[in-house]
Amino acid sequence: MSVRLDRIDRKILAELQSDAAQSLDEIAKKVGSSKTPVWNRVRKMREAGVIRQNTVLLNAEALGLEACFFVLIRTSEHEAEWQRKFLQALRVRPEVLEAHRLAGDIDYILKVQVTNARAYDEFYQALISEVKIHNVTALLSMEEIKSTTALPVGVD
Amino acid sequence: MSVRLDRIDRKILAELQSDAAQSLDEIAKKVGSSKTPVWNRVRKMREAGVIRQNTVLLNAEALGLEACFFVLIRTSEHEAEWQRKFLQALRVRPEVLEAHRLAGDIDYILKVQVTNARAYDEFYQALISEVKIHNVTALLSMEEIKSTTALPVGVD
DNA sequence: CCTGAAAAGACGCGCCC
DNA sequence: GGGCGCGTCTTTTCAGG
Repeated sequence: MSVRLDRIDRKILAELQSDAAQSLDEIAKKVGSSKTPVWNRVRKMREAGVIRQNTVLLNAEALGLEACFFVLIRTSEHEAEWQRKFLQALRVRPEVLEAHRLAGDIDYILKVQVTNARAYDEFYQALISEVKIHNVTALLSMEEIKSTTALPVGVD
Repeated sequence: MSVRLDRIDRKILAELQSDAAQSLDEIAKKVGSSKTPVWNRVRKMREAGVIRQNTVLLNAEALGLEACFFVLIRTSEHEAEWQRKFLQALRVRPEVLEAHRLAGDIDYILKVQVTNARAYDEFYQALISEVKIHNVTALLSMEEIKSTTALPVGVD
């Protein structure tokens, strides 16, 4: 599963991350190659799971999702059954964009995107009614300084 | 800039978010329409900025990016010049995937994706040498429970 | 606003170097 | 490994209902 990626592979990934709609010919020209080799590399990287998904990034405000919260969660429960229920609750809710289990005294962090503070409160009430949570801190984003899905591929 | 999106628009967005590589015909069939109208809707939503970007999601581990940190930052500086430098430093660094200015006693949160803890420490040292920061807490992700770029479009 | 067809173009693949 | 070229499918445009 671990693939060796050379400089050209990484350039291709950088191009795809910045605009996945451009044609193979355009990418080929930019990375200094031509269509066939680029196509073969892309196919291999898809098969190897390096490229996971083609998607589209939407404007949250245009969809009325004006509030973004980071939620820090501490729990006293650490049993398997509790965790299963908790994870399931997160996965099911589309407003939860990210959820990570953490090392340290905070157990989980969530990123939650909703229409407004009221919608967040509804989410919060629903969550704590489903699973027991010891302590919750919500951090409200005032300004998105930076937001990218582009991972550093190690080429400039 | 505020666009009205009907049920079909939202279904199209949901489809594009889940797989932007599928053809117009496929999307048309799934949303119960046909090629041309779907294409016109997509074009309008692109022009209106609802659809911001076509991109590709990569596997961070395949790129050797095995460590993800959330960084909570408190600062005592609140002058324009300090902020300008700070924001610039974040924007320039590709390992910073997200940066938000917050309401409350924590001023900023970052999401930082790096190869390992040492790489995080290098990032951290570089950052605090560039701008004065009062207090930093790094939360290390042990497990990505959920990670999606798909915003809830309000259709199931 | 949708249908249908037709032009322009990109993809995917085999074959050659 | 890279380059060429062709058949096929998709995207894009545009007529007309």
